[in-house]
Amino acid sequence: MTHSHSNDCPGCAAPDLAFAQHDHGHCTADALARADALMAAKGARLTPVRRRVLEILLETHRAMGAYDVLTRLAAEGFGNQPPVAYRALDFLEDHGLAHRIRRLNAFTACMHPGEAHAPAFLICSRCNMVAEAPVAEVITALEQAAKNRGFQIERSTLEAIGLCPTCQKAAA
Amino acid sequence: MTHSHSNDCPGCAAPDLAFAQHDHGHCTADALARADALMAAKGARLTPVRRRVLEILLETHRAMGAYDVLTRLAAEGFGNQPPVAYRALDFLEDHGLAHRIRRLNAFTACMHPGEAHAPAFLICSRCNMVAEAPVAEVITALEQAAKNRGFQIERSTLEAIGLCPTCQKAAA
DNA sequence: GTATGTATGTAATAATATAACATGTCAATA
DNA sequence: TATTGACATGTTATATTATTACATACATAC
Repeated sequence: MTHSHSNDCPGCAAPDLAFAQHDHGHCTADALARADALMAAKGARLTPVRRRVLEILLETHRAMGAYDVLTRLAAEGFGNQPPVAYRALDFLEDHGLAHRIRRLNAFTACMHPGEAHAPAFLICSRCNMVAEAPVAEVITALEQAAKNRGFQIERSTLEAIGLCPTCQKAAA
Repeated sequence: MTHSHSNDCPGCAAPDLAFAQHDHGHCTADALARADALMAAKGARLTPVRRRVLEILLETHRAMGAYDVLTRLAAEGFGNQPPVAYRALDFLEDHGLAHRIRRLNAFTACMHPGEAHAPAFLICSRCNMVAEAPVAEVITALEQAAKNRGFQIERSTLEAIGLCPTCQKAAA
């Protein structure tokens, strides 16, 4: 899927690079528009709760726990029991609009929904920013390594902890 | 670290290949012996609880939850509160004798303690077996990809879900 | 407008993990 | 050998994350 706006938006030029300075409002609006289009195309329903959860995740490039999301939802008049959040988050994950970060027991909006992608997540241990890096070749290599021992991968999770560029400077 | 017994033990020839048939008693005894040696060399104390937890993990190539381990410990007269299990598991992980499998919220014994290694975990979705595959090149590639965007990786987690050789046959 | 599938709300509880503090063990050494 | 200090274990309590089960509401197709 391609989108039509100008190419000088850092968020869209490098949507996987949460660390870069970018027009986040644009980055958010764009992701939402693409989500709407994708769901319409699939015939899946991006209902109010689901859409709102996606918006909440899109507010930041940090990962959010299900209960943080739930608190926000409850404050806005949606249900206030855990399944309300988990169901919406699961839906978003199933449809490629969000990712679960296992290391953090948390969730983050997908930065390029609709594109086939095999992301790794780069998690800054200092500022908690999460960036989604496209690492198709890395995953292919992993699949090959598995295949060599007869194991067939269905889905893989790559998550790395470290320091983002900004925090590296701050640490020095 | 190298060890001296004969080379015809599949478990030792391919310690990362939990799926292969092997003399598991040997595989276990060997891992324990290496753990003892390593801890002695480091001056770290492989106390009774810790050693017992390692033995328990070594009984199987599946991952075990902290509470499963705890149940076993309690039955053997150790403390029966969660910290007893978590502390031992954390110790083993810190010293490279066990790994945490985030996808499963569970733990598994390290199959080649003492060797510098950057493993990926291959988790069979059907039989729950967990194999530790050495994928140094894959991790190097991941680190390089991160570095290209200015991110410096400290530790990375690679976990893959799929079907082990046996379960592929069973499914066919 | 009724039936059917899907989505949401709610209550209850399960599963995983940690904080805080008390007690015990062990080895070095005054 | 008595003392100390560091580390390890035990225990209580609680926090955090996630699911099961069931009731209600909503949307769509017929």
